[in-house]
Amino acid sequence: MTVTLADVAARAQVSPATVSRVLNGNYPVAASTRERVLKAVDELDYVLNGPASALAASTSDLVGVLVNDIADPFFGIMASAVQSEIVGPGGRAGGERLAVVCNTGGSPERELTYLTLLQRQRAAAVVLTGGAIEDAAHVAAVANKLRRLAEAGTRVVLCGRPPVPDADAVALTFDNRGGGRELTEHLLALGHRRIGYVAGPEERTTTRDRLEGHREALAGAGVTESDGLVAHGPYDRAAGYAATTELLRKDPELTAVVAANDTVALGACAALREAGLRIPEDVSVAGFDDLPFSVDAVPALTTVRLPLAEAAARAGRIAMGREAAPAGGVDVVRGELMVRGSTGAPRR
Amino acid sequence: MTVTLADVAARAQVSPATVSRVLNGNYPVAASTRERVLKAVDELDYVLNGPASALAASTSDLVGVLVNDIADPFFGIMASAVQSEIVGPGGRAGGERLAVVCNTGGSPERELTYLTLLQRQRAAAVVLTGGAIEDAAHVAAVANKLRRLAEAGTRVVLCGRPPVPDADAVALTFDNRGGGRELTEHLLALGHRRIGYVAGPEERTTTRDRLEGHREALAGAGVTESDGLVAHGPYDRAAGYAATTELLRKDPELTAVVAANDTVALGACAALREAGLRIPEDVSVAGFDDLPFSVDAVPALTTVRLPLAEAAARAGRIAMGREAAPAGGVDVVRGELMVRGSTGAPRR
DNA sequence: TTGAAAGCGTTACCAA
DNA sequence: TTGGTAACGCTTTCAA
Repeated sequence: MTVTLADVAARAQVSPATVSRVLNGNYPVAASTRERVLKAVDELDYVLNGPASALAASTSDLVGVLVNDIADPFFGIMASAVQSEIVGPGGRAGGERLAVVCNTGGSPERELTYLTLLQRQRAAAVVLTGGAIEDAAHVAAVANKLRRLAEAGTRVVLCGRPPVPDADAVALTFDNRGGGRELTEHLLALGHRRIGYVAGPEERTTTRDRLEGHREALAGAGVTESDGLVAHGPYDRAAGYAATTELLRKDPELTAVVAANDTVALGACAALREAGLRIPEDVSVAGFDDLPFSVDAVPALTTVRLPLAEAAARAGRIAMGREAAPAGGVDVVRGELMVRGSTGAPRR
Repeated sequence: MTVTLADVAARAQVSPATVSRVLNGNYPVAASTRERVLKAVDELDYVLNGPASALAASTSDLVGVLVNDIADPFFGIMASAVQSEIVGPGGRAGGERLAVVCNTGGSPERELTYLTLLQRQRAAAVVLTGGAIEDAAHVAAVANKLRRLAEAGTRVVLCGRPPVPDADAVALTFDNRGGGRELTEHLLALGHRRIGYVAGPEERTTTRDRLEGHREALAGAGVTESDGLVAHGPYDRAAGYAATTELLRKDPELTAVVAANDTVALGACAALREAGLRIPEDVSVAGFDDLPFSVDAVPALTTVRLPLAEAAARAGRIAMGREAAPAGGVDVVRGELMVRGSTGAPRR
């Protein structure tokens, strides 16, 4: 029925072992033999059996990429960058690895389920992206899973996610706190005092870190007018809309809104517009992250640009063993404040 | 070292066969035995070996999802919807299937490579999304691959992609031509005559179909002022920007721009703004697709809303065998014209 | 309802 | 440089 390696061997008049060696290119094979084998492969239209190969070699061509929300371009960019790094030369059998993008939806259970699934597949590497849940039990469970994965030979890389203690994982983390501080400091320098903050979901590291930066900036400037002007919600557009509406109710006089990420910022803008406020004439909006479309949505946006793609690409290279892990297993990636033309001082 | 099914069997004092049956839940096993086995699984922290399992059963838990650009939310939405349908009850061993999201980047070679990789993995199903390349050789190659996949027991579903002849694949296709026609008819009805068209990449089915609809509408209304006002480019923001700049050069008087998808529309808007034109006061913009953020980016946008998520979810269910295939193997999914408040007649 | 055992298609070790 | 051949860990007939 289906063509097997033995069929190829027979046709090429060599042993199965030789065919395997040709296909994997990891042992010396005479040029003439190789030719013959490849010809047979071609003629029979042979495709290697991945599971059999993975079983025998006890490792697979799969690389898992965990994302919180695949419909959010933030994670799309990261997944894309990781993927572009894991293909190409250096893999087994054809040099191709398959990225398995797993959508956790921000759910701790699904996160663990996917890690188990990847463990089951004997994945070559796993890249976890984005902020982590701060629940102690879950953190311990994840650490445990990652440890087992690493024990089984799976490389583990965290990208934009805090290090996991004792888990033999490499981490590239974003300087969320520093970015949050810069963003608010910028607004304060422009003269804003009533600044609403649309935070992400609670119990999320990114949420907490960015918010801490914001509060740090306010405290540093001795500004108290913005106290309490914080609303939490998921990292999606609807939440940004709802939170901003709530903030406007709390303080109709606010002159600026900081959004914990760009997707949320879009919802915030919609809410402001609907309230009859203009951006940035009436209210300035500042955001976080690196979505290519945010500049179209809000030409006046001030953002902290996170080098998502670059970081994710590095994560991919590290996962593939092509780049050295950072010293101490952790590297902090800094963002860059991007001030667009029209963001200015409060005008009302 | 690693725990195997035999270890579990030993601990539960049953045969490996029984453990397998418990885990797969596809054979009758006495309740007490099952208990004992599950207890052993738990105690040993056993995780099934996917490759071994796939080898023995000659099928895997993997479902491939091919997308043109994972950083484009269009595909993010589809991937997310497919994924949400393939997990849950009905799978093997724990009822979980793993989605493998493959980013082809619109490249025909990568598309074939990924199909081969999925074939190698003995994927349970493959879902191809988005427009297809119209090169005859490539179409034939894909058809051939899909045939082989189907022969090997892989379910093949096309979503938003034209049917492939003789390939034993089920197709859900969007009515791109009808949508394109409606969009332009709407603008014509408002009085627009000089309408620029920002098309997608050439040799792409979606590009051609949508453009055909546009031309049909123009021809139907006997409008010739827009002839030649078409610019091609990739489905990304930069291309939309470049194409619109070019169209403005060709006809500085145009009063409306139709963009072949939303991502492109964002670039078009940026170009218009930069040219000092207001939307929709000076130029109306119409788009295609269903990106949740487009409404924030361009509150005045008129679009044909494609039911992406719904269609993709259906594709997922069909791939899982939970929903019947459409009659004849093909179903046409219609879009819906969404006219936002402020899109109006030409004002210049 | 359970067990024994024959594969499943590769890989990798040991010889030649 | 090549061949022979045990694993690899599970599924699934066939018997009991």
